Amino acid sequence: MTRRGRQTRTRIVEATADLVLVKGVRATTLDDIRAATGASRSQLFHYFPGGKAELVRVVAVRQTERVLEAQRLLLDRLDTWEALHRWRDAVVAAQRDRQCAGGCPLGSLASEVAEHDERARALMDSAFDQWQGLLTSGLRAMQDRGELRADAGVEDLALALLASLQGGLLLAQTARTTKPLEAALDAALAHLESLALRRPTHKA
Amino acid sequence: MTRRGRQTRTRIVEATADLVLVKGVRATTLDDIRAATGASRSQLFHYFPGGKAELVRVVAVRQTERVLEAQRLLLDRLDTWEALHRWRDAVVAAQRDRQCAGGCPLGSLASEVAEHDERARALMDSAFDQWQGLLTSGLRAMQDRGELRADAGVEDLALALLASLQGGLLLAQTARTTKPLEAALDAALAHLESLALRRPTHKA
DNA sequence: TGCATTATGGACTGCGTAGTCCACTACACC
DNA sequence: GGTGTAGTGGACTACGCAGTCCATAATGCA
Repeated sequence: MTRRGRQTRTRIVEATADLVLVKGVRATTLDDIRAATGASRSQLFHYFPGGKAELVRVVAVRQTERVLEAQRLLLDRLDTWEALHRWRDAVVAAQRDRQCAGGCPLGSLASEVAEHDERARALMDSAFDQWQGLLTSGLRAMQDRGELRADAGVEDLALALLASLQGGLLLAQTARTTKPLEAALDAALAHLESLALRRPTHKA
Repeated sequence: MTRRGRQTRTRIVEATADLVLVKGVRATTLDDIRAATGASRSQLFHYFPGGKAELVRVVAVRQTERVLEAQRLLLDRLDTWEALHRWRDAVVAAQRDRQCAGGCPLGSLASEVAEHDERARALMDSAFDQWQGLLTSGLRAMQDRGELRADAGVEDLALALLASLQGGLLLAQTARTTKPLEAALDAALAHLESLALRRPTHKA
């Protein structure tokens, strides 16, 4: 594959990721992608011989990279209670900016794909697994520094935190308010803080 | 509408609800419904002049009734810690029985419909609202009996619990394991118990 | 420069699916 | 028992969309 080919392929993947983010997998047609990229029909099948299904799987991987990258920025040095609360605020603000449309980029994708494409489902499973890992290592860092009880199961806590986020986003998407998201994250963080060794200092 | 008409209409709604539960909205075609009910094409449009979209909305209402009814049975007398844990176990068991396929009947529906049909979105919003109300009144009963701190915001707690459930189910559906669901619910219940006045007696 | 390989354009096909139409049947009510 | 309204059957239409094909253009390489 030549330089130009790689560029075209990349352009297709990025544009499709954007479209899927906004419209969902089902509602994103090959014609939409054509319109957004200027690519022709045959190019789509040239670069993704498996057709739309293959393209969707590549987009799933790309979308995972995007989200984890953004999370990494937010979660970098996630080893303080302040950082956790900043993360909470950032997630809520991001959802508000989108007018609560679309839910979680990965969650919506997973939900749309899980029962329909086994390979894509596995990719989303891996995506959540990596996300959980990101959260886990942050909590473990806090544990190592003595801010979290040593007997706290950080992996399960990270999983629960991720679930609260996903559920909160789904309810927020449905209600078109960030309120459920805030309630979910606040409860999850409160639970974490109840496992703190020293009481968090930044709160009342 | 005569007795026979009502029967046919009911048959269509019930069968479609079953199909949507298993296959999702998108994958359920009018031909599927025809096959499942023996109804003819024109009957579908006779009873639901708005076509598939209208039928889906009626099914959303029906599905909400079904879930809330089942929840009511599980949550009846949800005023003890034991009842909460029985509820947790029942939800996990139900998901395991389904091989973790399909997520939450209401959550999946909401996710599939929220960005595509405003009226259906509003129905699902109302569904979650009712569900939250069910959980809230249980928690409030516990509060009234002095088992939960009086300053606990039961409505937010109920919302957070619902979010944990939804997120846990989504992750379980994606991972094909009940583990995320268990982690999510256990963390949510642990948080509630940290707000108990007297320590729950049924646990260690 | 010439040949092979890769990239691109766009017409064409086929299919699944929602929705329409009209003829026919059964039932309720007078 | 006749008449009208509700119920039923199924062929037919329209259309959006995935996927195929082949011709042409650009690019890399010797």
